Amino acid sequence: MADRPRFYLTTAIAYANNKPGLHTLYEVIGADVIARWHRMKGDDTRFLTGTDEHSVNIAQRAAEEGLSPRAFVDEKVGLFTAAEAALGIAPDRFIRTTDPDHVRSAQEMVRRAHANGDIYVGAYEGWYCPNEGFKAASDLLETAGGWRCPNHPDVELQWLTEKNWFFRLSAYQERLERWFLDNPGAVQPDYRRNEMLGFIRQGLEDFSISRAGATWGIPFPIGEDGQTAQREDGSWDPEAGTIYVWYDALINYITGAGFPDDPASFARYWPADLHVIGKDIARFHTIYWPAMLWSAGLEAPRKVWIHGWLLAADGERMSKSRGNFLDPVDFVAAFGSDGARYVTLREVAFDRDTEVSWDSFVRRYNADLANDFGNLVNRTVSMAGRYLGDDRPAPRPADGSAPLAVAWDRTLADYVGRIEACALHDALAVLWEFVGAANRFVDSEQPWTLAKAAKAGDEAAEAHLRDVLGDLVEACRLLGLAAAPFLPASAPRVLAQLGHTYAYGSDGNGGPAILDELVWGAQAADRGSVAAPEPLFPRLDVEPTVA
RNA sequence: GGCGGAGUAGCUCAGUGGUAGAGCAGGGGACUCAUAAGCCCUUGGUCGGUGGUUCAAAUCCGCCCUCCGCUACCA
Repeated sequence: MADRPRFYLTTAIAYANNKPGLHTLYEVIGADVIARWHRMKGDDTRFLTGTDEHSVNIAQRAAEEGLSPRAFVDEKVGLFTAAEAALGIAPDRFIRTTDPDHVRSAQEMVRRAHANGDIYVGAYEGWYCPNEGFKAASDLLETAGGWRCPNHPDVELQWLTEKNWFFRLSAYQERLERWFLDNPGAVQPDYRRNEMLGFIRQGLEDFSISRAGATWGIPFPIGEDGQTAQREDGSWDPEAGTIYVWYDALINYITGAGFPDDPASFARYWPADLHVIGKDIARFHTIYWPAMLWSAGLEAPRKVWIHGWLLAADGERMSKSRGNFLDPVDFVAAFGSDGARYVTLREVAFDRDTEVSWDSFVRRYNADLANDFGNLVNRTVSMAGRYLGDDRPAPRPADGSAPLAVAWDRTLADYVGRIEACALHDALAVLWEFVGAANRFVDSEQPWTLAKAAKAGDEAAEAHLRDVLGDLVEACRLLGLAAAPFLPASAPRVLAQLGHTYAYGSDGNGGPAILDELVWGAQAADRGSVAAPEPLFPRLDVEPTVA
C-alpha cells in the first residue's frame, strides 16, 4: 500500500436538515466516479463524504418535531446514506460532524489557531431571530413589518452584539493571493478562480468562529481568559460557547484523513488531492480553509473543484421549497442506479450550471444507454453466439489492420485526459463517440452477410467474420471497463456477457491496474465463452412522475 | 455601481479572420445482427442589435439590448 500513489478526495458535507435531493447528491455521484477511477487505476484511494449536523437551525427544527437534535440528525443521515447506497456511491468513510474524532479534531484546530495568535475575542453584531439565532442580511425577508427571518416572519428581529472569537483572516491576505498566483490549478475552473482572486483583492475581513448562545455544537475549547474551557470532570464550560460553522464543518476534511488521532494516516493522506464542492461555498473552501490550515501549520488542499448546479427547466435552482426537486429514490427507481448516475453526469456539465428536465434525462438514457451502448453490446453478443458458437472470437492485433483498434487509442487518451481534468461530461462524450464508431463498424462490415457466405463454405468470409466480431467484442470489453466508474453495476454484467472476468470489487478496489486493461487486446490471449445476450438498459417508454 | 461570463438550427452546445457545425428531436430511405434499436440521407439558422476595421468577421474594435456569476460571515 505504501508504494502505491495515494489519492484523497472529498465532497462537501451535506447539511442534515432535510431529505436529500438529486441536486445535492449530484456532487457526490461525480466524486464517486473520480474515486472509482483512482481505485481502478490502483491508487490508494480515500473518498470522504458525510453530513454537517450542528447549528442553531437544526436544534430548532428538532425541537419543532419534538426530537432531540441527535435523534433528528440520525434520521436525516439515514436518508442520505440510503440514497447514496441506491446510487452506488461507495465512500471509504461517511463522516458526521457529531463523530467523536471530529469533535477532537475541530477543538484541536481551534487550539492551534489560538497558539498561533490567530484568534481573538471580539464583538459580533448582527440581526438576531429570537427563535433561530443570528441571520445574515442576505438571508432576510422583507415584509410589511420590516425585515424578518424567512422562517419566522412574525417575529421581530433584534440587532444584537455578542462576544465571540474571531479568526484573523486579514493576516493571510497576501499569502492567499500568492497561493492563488503560484498554484493556478489549485482552484478550478478558471472563472471561479478569478472570482475568488477578485474577492481576496478587495481586502479580507476577520470572521467569527464561535457562538455564545448555541448549545448544539462542538464545545469551544478555550475560555475568554485564554485557558482551557474543560473542567476537571471532563465536561466543557458552557460559558465558552460552541464552535461556529467554519471551524466545525470544514475541519471534516482533515478528520477524515486521520487528524489528530492517527498521525501516520494523516501524513499519508493530507493534503487532500481534491475537494469537490458547489459554487455556493467556494469562498469558504478556497479562502477561509487554506488560511485556517496554514494557521495550524498544515498544508492547503492541492485542488478545489467547483461544480455548478442542476437547474430546473425554467432556470431556477432546484430546491425542496421550490418544489422542483428530484427525489433520488424516485430517480433511481425510474433510471436504475447506473442510469441515474449516467444521465446526471452526462447531461450536466461538471463545471457550470445546466438546465435539466425529466424529459431530457429520459432522452439521454434512451439514446445513449439503451439505443447506442446497450444495443451495441446486445447485438455483438448475439451475433458472436449465433454465428460462431460460445467460443469468444479474439480481436485483431493493434497493428493498424483493425480500424476500431486505431480509433480506441485516441479515445482512451482523450477519455483519461478529460476524467483527470474533472470534465466528467466530456469524458463520457468521448467514450460515446467510440460507441458510435463501433455501431457504424457493424453496419459497414455486415457480419450477417459474412455469416451467410461462411455457411456456404467461403473460408475467407468466415475468417473475416471472426475478426470483425472479435474486434467488436473487444470494443465492448474496453467500453464496459472504461465506463465502470460511471456504471459500476453494469460493467460486470457487460464483461460477463462477453465471457470476460471482472476482477474489481464493488467499490472498484482490488483489480489489476485499469490502464493496463484498457489497452486494445489486453485479454486477447484469454479464452472465454460469450453468454446469452441480456439487455443492459431497457428502453424507457413512459414518462413517470414529473419533477 | 465594479469585475467577469454568455447570447449560433426546436433543445443542449462546439466553433476566435477565409464559403455556418455536432449530438438529440423532426422527415425520408436501404438493411436486418439487435432493446422497432443501429446505419445512410435530409428539413432547419439574416451566428442578440448596430456602426466600424479588413480583400474577407460568428470570429477583431466601439456602442446598445438581454441573461447569468462574484461583489463576506446562510449549514
